Amino acid sequence: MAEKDGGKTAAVPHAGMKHVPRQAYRQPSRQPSIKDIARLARVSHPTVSRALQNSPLVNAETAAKIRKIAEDAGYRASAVARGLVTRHTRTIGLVVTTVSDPFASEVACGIEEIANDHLYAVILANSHADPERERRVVQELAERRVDGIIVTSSRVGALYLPLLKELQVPIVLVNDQYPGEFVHSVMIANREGTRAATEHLIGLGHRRIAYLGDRGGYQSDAERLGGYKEALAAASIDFAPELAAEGDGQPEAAIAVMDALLRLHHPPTAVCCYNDMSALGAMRAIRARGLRVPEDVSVTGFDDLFFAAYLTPALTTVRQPMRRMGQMAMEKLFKLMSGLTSGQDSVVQIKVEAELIVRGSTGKAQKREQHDA
Amino acid sequence: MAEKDGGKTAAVPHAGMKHVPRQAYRQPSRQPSIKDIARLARVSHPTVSRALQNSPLVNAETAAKIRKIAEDAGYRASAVARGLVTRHTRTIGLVVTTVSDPFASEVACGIEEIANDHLYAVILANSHADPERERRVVQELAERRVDGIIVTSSRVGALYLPLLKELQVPIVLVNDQYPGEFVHSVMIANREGTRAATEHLIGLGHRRIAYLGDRGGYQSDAERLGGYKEALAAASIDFAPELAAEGDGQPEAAIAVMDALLRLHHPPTAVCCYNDMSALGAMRAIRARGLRVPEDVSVTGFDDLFFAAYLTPALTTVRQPMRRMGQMAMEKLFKLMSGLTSGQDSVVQIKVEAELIVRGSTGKAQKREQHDA
DNA sequence: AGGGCTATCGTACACGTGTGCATTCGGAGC
DNA sequence: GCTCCGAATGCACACGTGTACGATAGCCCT
Repeated sequence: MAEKDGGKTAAVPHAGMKHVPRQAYRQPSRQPSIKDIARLARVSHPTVSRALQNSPLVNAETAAKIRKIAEDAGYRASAVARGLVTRHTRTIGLVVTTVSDPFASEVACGIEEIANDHLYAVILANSHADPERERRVVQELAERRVDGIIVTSSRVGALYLPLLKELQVPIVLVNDQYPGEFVHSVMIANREGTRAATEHLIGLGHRRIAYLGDRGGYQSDAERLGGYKEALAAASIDFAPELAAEGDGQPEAAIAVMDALLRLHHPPTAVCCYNDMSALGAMRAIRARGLRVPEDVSVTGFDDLFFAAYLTPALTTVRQPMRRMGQMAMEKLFKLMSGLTSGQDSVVQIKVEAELIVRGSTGKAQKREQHDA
Repeated sequence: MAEKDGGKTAAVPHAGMKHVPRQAYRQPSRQPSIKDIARLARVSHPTVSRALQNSPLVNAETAAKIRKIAEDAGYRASAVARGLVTRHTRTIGLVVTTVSDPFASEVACGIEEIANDHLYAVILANSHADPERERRVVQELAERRVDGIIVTSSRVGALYLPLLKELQVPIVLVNDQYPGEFVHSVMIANREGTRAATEHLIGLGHRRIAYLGDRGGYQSDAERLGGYKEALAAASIDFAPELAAEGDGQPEAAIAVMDALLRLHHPPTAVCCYNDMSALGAMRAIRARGLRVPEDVSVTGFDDLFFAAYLTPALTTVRQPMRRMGQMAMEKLFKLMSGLTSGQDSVVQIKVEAELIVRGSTGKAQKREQHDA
């Protein structure tokens, strides 16, 4: 019924119906389009479009009728078609080294939360810390016409300077600001964080304090090492190069590195780790040599991942509000996407405060070690 | 130059150029389209389209020339426009409770890996274990015309039966198969897993063994509890209802629940936890009461999250190959998307073997406890 | 009565790409 | 020389939605 009458009264765009029985038997149950709804409602498709957008240009009753029909037909607007004409997809790209990294997944969670509130979708892309792959996934995101991109913990921050111009897409970096550049970023106060951790250790009487870093070449590692050195200098403790070792940010590598540190003629009584994952390995290596945490060696981490509070002893660490940082990055990206794209008016780099959380993995230095230094 | 000549020789679709100075000054540096390349190469845009697809229909030299020009112009095909005409977006939706959950992020990692290999993008959506929100994000994914959907650890598996028909999109569930239905899924052998863990505890002489579950209402919890009971029955140990407690799969709740178990007149000497996160809390509660793991109470987990091996003592647990399960789910989804959508020919439910990993958190039952039972 | 305004709706595009079909051209075969 | 065929290319659509503009009808005002 609706079909027959509709065909008569509604608009018939392909007026020159020559011979083709087009759509006579279309593929089984295609998703209904705006035109299908228009036919059912005996109006033109622009009217349907407007009705579904709650435009004041359509009669209220007509709009209600159309919405009812669309509802019944199970109509779902195609974001693809809409994106084509509106030139924005309500989609952002998120590039992480790997989501299985707890830090990245927490940040991702914060990002997704805010994005979802604004009906934006998040496309997830892992770079696996491979610059080549990172470049590829960003190109891929560009093809998909994402409205913005967030990158966390990239080693190739410099990559984004040219890309920013080429892609014409706002980009926000998390924990990877490229020094002195105008790329927007959200980052933790690395220097202040490890400085606080190191000062805490010094306050407990430690003098031989090691730094267990990440050889990945991240800027955050350089900054955290810097904070460590600052604290030493402030306490007039000489920086001992043999106490600055490098892992890869994962527990396994940290075990080997920590073990080597403990084998030194003059081993450290405390270790300040680049992150919690490294601290995990460090604690294990300490115990493997029959030593105790914190009685023999104190340990600090960085991040305050969820498990830090549940270790025995619980880990003293520098907290990063990871989820909040994700939210902030997303909020910043929204501002950039809202048109004030120049960014000259808004803060380019947001520095988030780091908070030292003292738990059980740090304790007073043994007396013999104290007068030893 | 190119502009003038191009305008003359190339196709001019808007032949009826009346008065509008359309595109005279278009918005600053729009992304070049296939038509822009066509103008530059003095060919029609279909030829450009074919050339970029390496179609044999275009002359090799012409194709090479076109590709060169496209390259130089920084041309990037619009996946949006392509998706509109080809009716598939090379995009899949991934619904998780939250990515910050280590289990989910590992699975996501496996999924992304395989998807990326096939140049598919993954849209991430968190349901936060809220059925209403879950329903909403799935609708959202449908609007975006994803080619497939993967859902992990949903409590509302039943939701997907009608949705499957309504959305016309293949769906794969991970660890949430709905019993007796034809929804495709990848799941771990829950029953066999906890059964092995419980048998291990029994083998160590334990008789008072608690089960610390998840009241979330997941099917996996029911199955794991079932495995636990099976093992007890096989050893002729009566199931004690007061030893079956329920947390929420997170450490914090597990602390309270474990504490209550230890306060029982007849406390357990071992606890079989629903997952590693619960085990984390359980171990903490045990220590908080001045007891030791495993000397006083043995603990087992489920999942084998990355930190399990780094706890002290290291956690005995049932390993789930999480990343592999993500890969399998994605591979299955690819099969479904390849057209053999009926699924009658392929295995509907894939059951992955669980492996017991024995570490330090489980030990022999104390003698007094042994003859106590 | 006529003009103008408003509310409402339809027409004609546009977005960027893919593809069936027609067209052109050159060469081969008779 | 004509036909036939294949290679190469252009034309005309289609995908589903949004929007500027024009058209119509009803109303008010002079």
